[in-house]
Amino acid sequence: MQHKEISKAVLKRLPGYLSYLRAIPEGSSPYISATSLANALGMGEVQVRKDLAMVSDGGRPKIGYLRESLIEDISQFLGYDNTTGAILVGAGKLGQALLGYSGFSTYGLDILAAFDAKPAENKVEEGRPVYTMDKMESFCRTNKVLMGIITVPAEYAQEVCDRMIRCGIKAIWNFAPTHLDVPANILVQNENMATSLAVLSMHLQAHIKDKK
Amino acid sequence: MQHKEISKAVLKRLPGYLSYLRAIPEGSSPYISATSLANALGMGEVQVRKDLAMVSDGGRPKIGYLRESLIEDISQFLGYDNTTGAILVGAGKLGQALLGYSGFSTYGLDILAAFDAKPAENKVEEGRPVYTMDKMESFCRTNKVLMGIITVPAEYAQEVCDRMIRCGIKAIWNFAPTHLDVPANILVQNENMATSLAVLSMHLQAHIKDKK
DNA sequence: TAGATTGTTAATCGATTAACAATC
DNA sequence: TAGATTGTTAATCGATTAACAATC
Repeated sequence: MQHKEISKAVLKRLPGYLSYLRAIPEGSSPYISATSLANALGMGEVQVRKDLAMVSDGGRPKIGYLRESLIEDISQFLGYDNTTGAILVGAGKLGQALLGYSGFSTYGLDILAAFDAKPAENKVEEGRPVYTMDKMESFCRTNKVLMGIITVPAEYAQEVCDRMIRCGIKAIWNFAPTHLDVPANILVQNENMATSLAVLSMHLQAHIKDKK
Repeated sequence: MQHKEISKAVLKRLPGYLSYLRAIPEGSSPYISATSLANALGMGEVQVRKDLAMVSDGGRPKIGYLRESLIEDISQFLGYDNTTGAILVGAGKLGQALLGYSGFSTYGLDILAAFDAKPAENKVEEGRPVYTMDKMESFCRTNKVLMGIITVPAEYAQEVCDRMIRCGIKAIWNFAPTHLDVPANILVQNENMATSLAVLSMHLQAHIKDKK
């Protein structure tokens, strides 16, 4: 399947389709229509169809899309097929939670090791080694690591980020609630809890106001 | 300050301004211009100015905005001033990480208690009590809880969600990687790790392709 | 054939950016 | 006054939705 240039908006919806498709039980029909997908996820059906058109080579009128191929197409498109090795810096509570989450393999992510300013000797968290920071560069070079996950407090995040970039990392998943300055070729994806909270908080304010 | 109707796009950028403004050291100038804010955060200055116009009652030409009032205006607009009590369901690793994160108070969020299918007797995690699920409804009613945080595995998320709604919860912060079906007046905010991973993964694929 | 569904082309909508006037 | 900055109005851009033709 030849890929078109894809917009970020579409890209962000694809994982939703994928997880829904994966959750459909084995015994069901091997086909699924954009209409039913749209209804299940509370979206417009035209949008779903357009999105799917970006990654699959089409469904069959009156029948729909072959579920299996759709899963394969989206997975492949998102690069979930070839596993990305990542390192994580900051082995606190959140870091450990991420290290321990087994679901990332489904998304082609493998956290190879963690680094921390002060790890206990020979520490292992959730089956992954935790090294001191000075081991980071050699580890990244040896394993050709391209992705870094930042779970340190905000005040250390930029420092860790700069260091990751010096180690050859090209994509950074930032859980620290702060803006990171990076060169143009590096991608920072903020897992921005503050943003989510803003949306939630706003909804509740509106709700409370309505009651008055 | 009289609020206009605000778009979600603007709303999501406000926390970024706020955290940057909060991080500016005490001794600095009490004024900040939209231009400098924009440069610091890598955004367009017109956009920053328009965003700020939504929440503040204006800056002074040639001088900029009074930092203190800007912080106050954004905080108030986002409802960070009056604390929201929330409950958390699923006291696993991720749940514990959230319970232990002290930064939420800055965002006006207070996680009052956690609930879990099988908590240890009289368990307390990170200073918050962890109760069995059957205590949930009475707790929510007594404390008039409007926000729920879901950190259970995907397969239980919908069930927990339905239960929260029966308890009077109006806004749900969902960390489970699954779509939740809710009535129209309930807001679900997905903390969607899969979405972030898709964006990161895509960037790396492009990067690898470039090198070939 | 009729109807459900796909996929495309055109219209609408919303958000961002550009141009410019106002102000200190 | 000149220049930096704000704030507004208009133009552009991109994404969503609507209308419709194609297909099995």
